[in-house]
Amino acid sequence: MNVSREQMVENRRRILEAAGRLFRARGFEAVTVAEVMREAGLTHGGFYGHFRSKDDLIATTLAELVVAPEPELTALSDYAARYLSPGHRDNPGGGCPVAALVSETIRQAPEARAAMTEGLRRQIARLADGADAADSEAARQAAIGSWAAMVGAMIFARMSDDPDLSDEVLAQTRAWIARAIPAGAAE
Amino acid sequence: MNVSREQMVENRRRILEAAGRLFRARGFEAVTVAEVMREAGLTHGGFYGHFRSKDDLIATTLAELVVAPEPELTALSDYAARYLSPGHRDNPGGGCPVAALVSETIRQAPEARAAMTEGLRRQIARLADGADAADSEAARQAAIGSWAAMVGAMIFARMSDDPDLSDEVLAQTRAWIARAIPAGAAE
DNA sequence: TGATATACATGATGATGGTCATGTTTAGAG
DNA sequence: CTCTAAACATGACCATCATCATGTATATCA
Repeated sequence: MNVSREQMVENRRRILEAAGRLFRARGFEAVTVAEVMREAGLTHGGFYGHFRSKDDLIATTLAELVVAPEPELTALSDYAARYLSPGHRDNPGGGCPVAALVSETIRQAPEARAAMTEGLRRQIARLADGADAADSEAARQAAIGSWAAMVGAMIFARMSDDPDLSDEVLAQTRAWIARAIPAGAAE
Repeated sequence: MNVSREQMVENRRRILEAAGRLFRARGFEAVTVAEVMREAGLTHGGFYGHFRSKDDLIATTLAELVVAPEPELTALSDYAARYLSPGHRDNPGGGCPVAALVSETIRQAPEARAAMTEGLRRQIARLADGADAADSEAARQAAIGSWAAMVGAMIFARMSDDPDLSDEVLAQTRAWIARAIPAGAAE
C-alpha cells in the first residue's frame, strides 16, 4: 500500500491536528502514539515515517500550535474577557495550548521548551500592542502581568472540583485585569 | 524484620516527605513508587503497607502539602515579592506545590483534585486577609487575581529556556501586582 | 506498461513500572 | 519466655507503550 504525495502531506497534517487536540485535552504523557495515529485514521506503525520519535512529535506539535495566527489585535481587557470564559475552560482540547501544556513543557525536550518559549515571547509582544498604556514599558508590564494571570486563572478554573469556585476565579480575574489596566495606563 | 510502632510512623512521614519533594521536582508521572521508597530509605515492597496505591499517595501528599502552615500573615505585595523570586523558581522541589503541581492535578483522581481545591480556597482567603483593600470584595478580587498571576508567572519562568525572559517575567509580574493593588484599594 | 521505491499495516520486542505473593524478622501481648 | 501478628525485603507478574522489523500494495517514473 502506497499513497499519493499529497495524501501523505494530508496524513501528516491529520497527525499533527490529532496530536494538538489530544495533547491539549490529556497532556503529553497520557496520550499514546498509537492513539494519535488512530485519531488520524492510520495505524501506529506508520508513525515513524513522519516523525523521529514521540518527543519529535511533541516539539513539532507545539511549534505548530504556537505560531497559529491569533484572531486580530484586540484591547487587552477584551482579550482577557474572551479568554477567561467558561466555554474556553470547558474545551481544553480546542483551547489555548499554553494553559493546557506550559506546565508539562517544563520537563520536555529542549526543542519543545524552545517552541513554547517562542510562543510566550510572541504572545507578550501581541498583548503589549493591545495594551494602551502610557509608555511601551508599562504596556509590556501589563501584558506580562495579565497574561500570567489569565493562564494561572484558567489552570485554577480547570483544576477546581467546585464549579462555583471555578466560575468565581474566572470572573474575579477578568475584573481584576480590567481594573488593573487603566491603573497601569494612568501611571 | 519488624519495626516499632513509632518507627513505622516515622517511615510513613519520610515517604510523604520524599514524595512531596520528588513530585514537586519532577511531576506525578515521572516519579516511581520505587524511587519514593528508596528516597525514604526503604524498598518498594513495603509501600502497600502504607498506601493503597500510587493514586492514594498522590492525594495524601497533596493534602499534606496544602495544609502546611504558611509563614505569617503578610501584605499581599510583600508576599508576591518573596514568591516571585529566582530562588523560588530554581527550587521547585522545595517550593510552592501549587505552581509545581496544579496543572497535573487536573487529571488526577477526585481525592487529589479535592485536596488541591481546598488548598486554593485557603490560599485565596489568606491572601485576601493580607490585601488591605477598600472592602472585602475588592480584597478577594485582588487575592484571586494576583494569586493567579503569581502561579502563572512562576510556571512561565520555570518553562522559559531563555534566562533573561524568565527573569523579566518574574520582575514584571512583581511590579504589576505591586502597582495593581493600590489601584484596587483606591477604587 | 513495467519496475521500483515508499507509505503504511501488521506484528514483535524490550523496557518500564504499578502491584502482588511470599518469606523473614522482631515488636508487643499474654 | 512464647507466640503471633505485622512491617518490610525480595522477587515476580503483567500491562502498557515506544520503537523497530517485515510485508505489501500502489504511486510515480521511465
